[in-house]
Amino acid sequence: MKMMDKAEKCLDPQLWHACAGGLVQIPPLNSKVFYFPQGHAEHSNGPVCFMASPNIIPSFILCKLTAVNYMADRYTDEVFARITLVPLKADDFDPDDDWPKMAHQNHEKAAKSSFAKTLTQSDANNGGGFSVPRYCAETIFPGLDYSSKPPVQTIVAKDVHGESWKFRHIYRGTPRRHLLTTGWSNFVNQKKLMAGDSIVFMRAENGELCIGIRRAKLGGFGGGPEFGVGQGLKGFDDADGARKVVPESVAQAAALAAIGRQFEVVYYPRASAPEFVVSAYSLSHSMKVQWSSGMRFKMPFETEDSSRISWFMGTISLVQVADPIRWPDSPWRLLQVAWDEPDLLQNVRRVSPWLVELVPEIPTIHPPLFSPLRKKPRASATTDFSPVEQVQHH
Amino acid sequence: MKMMDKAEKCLDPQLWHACAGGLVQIPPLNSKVFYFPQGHAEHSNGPVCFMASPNIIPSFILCKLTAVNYMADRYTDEVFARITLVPLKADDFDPDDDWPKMAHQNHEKAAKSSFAKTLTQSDANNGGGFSVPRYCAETIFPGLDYSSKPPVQTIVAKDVHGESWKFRHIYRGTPRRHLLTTGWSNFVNQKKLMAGDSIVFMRAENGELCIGIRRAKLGGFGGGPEFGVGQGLKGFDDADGARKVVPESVAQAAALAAIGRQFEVVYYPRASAPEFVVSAYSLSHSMKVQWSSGMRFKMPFETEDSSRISWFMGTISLVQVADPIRWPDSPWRLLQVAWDEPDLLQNVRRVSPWLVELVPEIPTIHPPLFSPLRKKPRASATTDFSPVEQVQHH
DNA sequence: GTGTTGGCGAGGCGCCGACAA
DNA sequence: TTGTCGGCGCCTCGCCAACAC
Repeated sequence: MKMMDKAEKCLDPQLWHACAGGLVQIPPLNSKVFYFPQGHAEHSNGPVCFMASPNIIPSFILCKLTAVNYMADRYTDEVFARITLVPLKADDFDPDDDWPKMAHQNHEKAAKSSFAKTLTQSDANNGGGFSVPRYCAETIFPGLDYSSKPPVQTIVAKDVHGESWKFRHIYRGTPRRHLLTTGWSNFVNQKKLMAGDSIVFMRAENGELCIGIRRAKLGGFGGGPEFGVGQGLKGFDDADGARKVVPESVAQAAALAAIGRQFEVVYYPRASAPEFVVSAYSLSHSMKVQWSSGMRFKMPFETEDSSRISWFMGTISLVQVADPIRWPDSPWRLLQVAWDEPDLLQNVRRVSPWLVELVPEIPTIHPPLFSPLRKKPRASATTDFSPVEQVQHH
Repeated sequence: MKMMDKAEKCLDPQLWHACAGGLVQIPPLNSKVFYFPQGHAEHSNGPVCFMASPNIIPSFILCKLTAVNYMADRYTDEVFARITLVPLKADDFDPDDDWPKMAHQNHEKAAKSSFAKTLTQSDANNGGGFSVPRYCAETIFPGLDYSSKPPVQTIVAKDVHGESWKFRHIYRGTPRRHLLTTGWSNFVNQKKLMAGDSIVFMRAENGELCIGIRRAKLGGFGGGPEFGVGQGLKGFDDADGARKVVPESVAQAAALAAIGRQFEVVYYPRASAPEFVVSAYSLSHSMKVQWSSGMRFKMPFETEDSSRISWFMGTISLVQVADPIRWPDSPWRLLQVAWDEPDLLQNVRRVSPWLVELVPEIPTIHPPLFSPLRKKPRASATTDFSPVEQVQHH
């Protein structure tokens, strides 16, 4: 095994994006990015020992993104990316460079040919059945012969590891509805699914049906440095979550980056921790703004069913370096913010400039006439960063 | 969680030793040891990137062993030790120091009050029962009231995490035998036990019954650098084994050791990889020998049931540094050897001097009149190092 | 003394339509 | 349209003595 780890199979990028969520974008191959050791450390599960003494690790390092492996955790099916970066000289970047084209294809394709559903109690606990929303059955699943009574078929779906799962798909009951019966319970048990987790069905370009998992976010790891830590992944031993990004690998990546050697990082898009590999264009663009307190901004998030993108609104309360001791020149989490709906993101006090978008400064009305969201969204207490997803109840 | 990792509960050292096997000894607290980055790297699951350039990491580093945490993997129950080391100056060790006293207590106590059995097919697969060897039932288990018919009791055993498991212990059948029925099947499933794995029952000093696990060795990780790699842990996804000691933590330990700062290592005694933290006395003692080809030696191993220690015999074929490029002055695996029974340890070509014991040179007789072992032992194809254990069939 | 087998009993898993939101 | 519930059939899990070595 060990030696083979590097040879782990890559995932269909489309399925990867369907599982990661609509707001997750990996910068294109060979594009320029900034690597933030500070953010990498937040992505890890414990205190990082940056050994260099005196500290010679810059707060951000310009790199070329030379490779991306789209992968999935063997236990939890959670998607992650292994990204290879080659440090560049700081003056290799021209802030006026164009935004790199392309990419976003897998992204959009994934959104169109996939469907996500959050498991109900009945889906997860009771007699082993899964209630298939009509839209999913009719647009994602293979066509069902409605002339037989009852209409039944066996559907086969491949998970993120390429393993096939069989389900009996039946259309029955009064009123009629689509159900997965035989096979579903086994899947729930094997994958240790719980009510609140989501599953993603996707039709791949070759016509195969795929099935992915989005674990419910119960905090995840990588909470802001000042806000304590998450609770681990429900249904799995905490140790599992804890091993995802070990502090030593952050220290090694930072050390290699600092001396200009190629290095690799692992990024879990659904870990509620912000991306620490940031498109150079996006960063430099955001730093052209003269950030100051009082500015109004919005931050995108995705609704649970991936059907639309909504926005959190807020006001900048303070522009201040997050860690003046170690990274005095870092834009990481530069903005201290106040949210319009503070109960939803109470753990998020600071965000990085490139995550938000300025909005025209309209004098606030108290109380506001319109909530920016039609339904009052509920976010888990530890939801942290963009992209975030709303936990929405039906 | 994350932050709490360091606070993981420690194990009863006696149970730890019962699970680790009779030949595993951790050097005493505050004793002097040598740390081998080379051996640490073998203990890891992938290629280690020792960053220092040029390479300033010595092949072995004198340290004081300042702390040991006896621990167990949350998933597999496999025992491991987290050892804290503080580098010393090389001249802080006097080769004529006495062998440190004490220790070995947990060791011997564990051997006396514990019993190990390798699971048969029937124990692991069939109708949920476990056949308890009479000796185990009579000396380790609580006393059974034989006057009732049938004699039954509920026994409670704590696993390495302190979790209690209940079993129905019954004495029945013709001929009479001790069995564990209700509760056993659940235990097998939860712990993912398979035929070939061993369980250890131990009576702790406070009278509590404990139950530990020794997974069957199907190679494990850390095979010799030149002999390919193991197959991972049966019944668990390979990723689990692969995460035990990540290369980055080896790199970090070696880097800290090289600059004289305290560091921690994790050691899995049952990983079929040799100890890389070696008692300084033991090492210096072994290096007083003028090793040369042709010398006869023996290496201890433990029989599967832990009841006795046996020896592998062999002849030194060559005395040669294992890695002349990186560690030209290292005694690690200095001895290239030929075994008397080469089929048993065919993967072990090189051993370190402190693992073996010279034996008086008796002219070899071909064919030998006596096998050094009464029964011909069978060892797994990838059994690697001392201490090793013999897979013995009843 | 203990590993393996087949019998057989009971309990829980999983399929179902009836509701209701 | 779809989440939840109670009913109930079946099948697998697990207890057991009979054998075998």
